[in-house]
Amino acid sequence: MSNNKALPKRSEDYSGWYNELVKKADLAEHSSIKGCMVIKPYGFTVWEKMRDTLDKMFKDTGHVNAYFPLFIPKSYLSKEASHVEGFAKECAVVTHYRLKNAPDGSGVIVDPEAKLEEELIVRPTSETVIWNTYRNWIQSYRDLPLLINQWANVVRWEMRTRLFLRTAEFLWQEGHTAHATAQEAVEETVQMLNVYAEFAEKHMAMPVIKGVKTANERFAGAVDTYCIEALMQDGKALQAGTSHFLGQNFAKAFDVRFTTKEGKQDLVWGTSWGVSTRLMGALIMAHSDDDGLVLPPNLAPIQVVIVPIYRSDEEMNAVNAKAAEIAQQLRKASISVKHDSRDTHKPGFKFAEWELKGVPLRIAIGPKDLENNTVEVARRDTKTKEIIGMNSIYDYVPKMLDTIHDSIYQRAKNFRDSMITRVDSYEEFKQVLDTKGGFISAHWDGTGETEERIKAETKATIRCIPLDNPQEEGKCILTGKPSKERVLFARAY
RNA sequence: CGGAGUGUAGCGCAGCCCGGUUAGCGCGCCACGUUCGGGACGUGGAGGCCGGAGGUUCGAAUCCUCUCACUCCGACCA
Repeated sequence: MSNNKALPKRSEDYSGWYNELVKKADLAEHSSIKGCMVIKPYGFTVWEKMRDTLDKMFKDTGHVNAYFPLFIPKSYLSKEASHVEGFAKECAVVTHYRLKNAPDGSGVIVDPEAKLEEELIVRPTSETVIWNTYRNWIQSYRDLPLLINQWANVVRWEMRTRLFLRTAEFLWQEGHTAHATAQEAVEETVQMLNVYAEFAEKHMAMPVIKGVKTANERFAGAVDTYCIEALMQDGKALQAGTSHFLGQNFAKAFDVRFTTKEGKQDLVWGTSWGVSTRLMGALIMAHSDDDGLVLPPNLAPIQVVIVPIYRSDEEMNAVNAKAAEIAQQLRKASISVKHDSRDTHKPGFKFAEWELKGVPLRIAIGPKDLENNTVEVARRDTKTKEIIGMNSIYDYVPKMLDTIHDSIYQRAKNFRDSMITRVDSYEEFKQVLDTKGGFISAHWDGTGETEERIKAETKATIRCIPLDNPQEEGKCILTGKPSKERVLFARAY
């Protein structure tokens, strides 16, 4: 850990606060490789919890896991025209398969003899390699639907990266499903969007808006892109997950056909959906404060930390014995507990460290508590403390963890709701964007040109057209042309 | 790819303009003692090819040339 004890203040240097927090809370750090991060054990544990929870949700909705190759032949990528166009600018390309000693002894060089016949792309996403495989797996309507997910790493050679939010290599899951009908594929797309939204709200305690992307913001190769959009504390939006209805685009590109019940040949309908380690960034920014991380109980590697307080060895032994007993009892209730019995750090140091790392609940036990049969319980989210009877811990802790979840969710939701502003003129739009930020609900004439112009002039993009959007007559804030509904604009990560 | 920075101890930095004993400081680390209910203190100690290569010079962390890397701000994007 670095020496500066305090983080930058969010109000003074939001992005400095974020970067320092990620590093100081031991979540991740920059590696020596440009744009790539090392996810440290504490951060990886959070990701594992996300992964395990999502994995179960996928399986509960009928999906199975599989694994497809890291390398994609260049020719595959170019089969779907808009897909390759979308990803071409950020591909890592493998051109050779061997190194050799440099003739001048200066080290190793790429062996020019070992040039690949066809270059391999390090996958930026796996639609192409997967649909190429699906061609062989699907012959009949009886083979459908095919509901497959993979957990993988992907590479997108971004010009500019940020820990968790945008790294050159990232971890994610990508679901790829194949269906006999368009309707079924759309239902799958929406179902998975709902899975993501449920995960965000129930596990990350992060409210999200479900919506559809405009044509400009659509995934390369999709017919429709659905998304969940979250709002960060600095008023910028973050796309937290996407679910795509691919139509028959990839089936067409890879010639994936099936025989229908009626004996006719038809192209398969597809979906794909994904969330990535970017969710870690969302999680960090959704709840944390100037003292450090605030983790939702469902994803916290440590839900309860017990800090013993003592002076003499006798006190230490007595207090630690009690702490160990409490830890054991709580673990029986499936609560993840850390009994911080390190004799090398003082309580105050431990308090600060576990706050920085976002542990939702802290129990402190000292000689006074042993005497009074009490413990001190402190909430990370509100920084409030109370003294409770030793015997009520086992009721108290699980309930309080639920309370903390609800409380941070509600706080985030209140903030998010307060940051949705309705505007009816372009002037007002620009003013809100610069002074307040957040989502702006405004009328738009539905054209890509208008969207582009607004983006060029204000850096705001249409985050989504909310799913349950009320229909309402109005005029486009830029062109004044008629509009049937409001859409959500924001500056985004 | 444009702009701005930074590479000196594990981390954060000073020193560089104006070349000159043994390269400093804070944190961290190690030892011992006192401490321990909100980031303890004292004493002692360990730790450096000053990003790399070349040059100028009696002498380079410092000046010159070249290079490599990373960070931040833009354009691009999950």
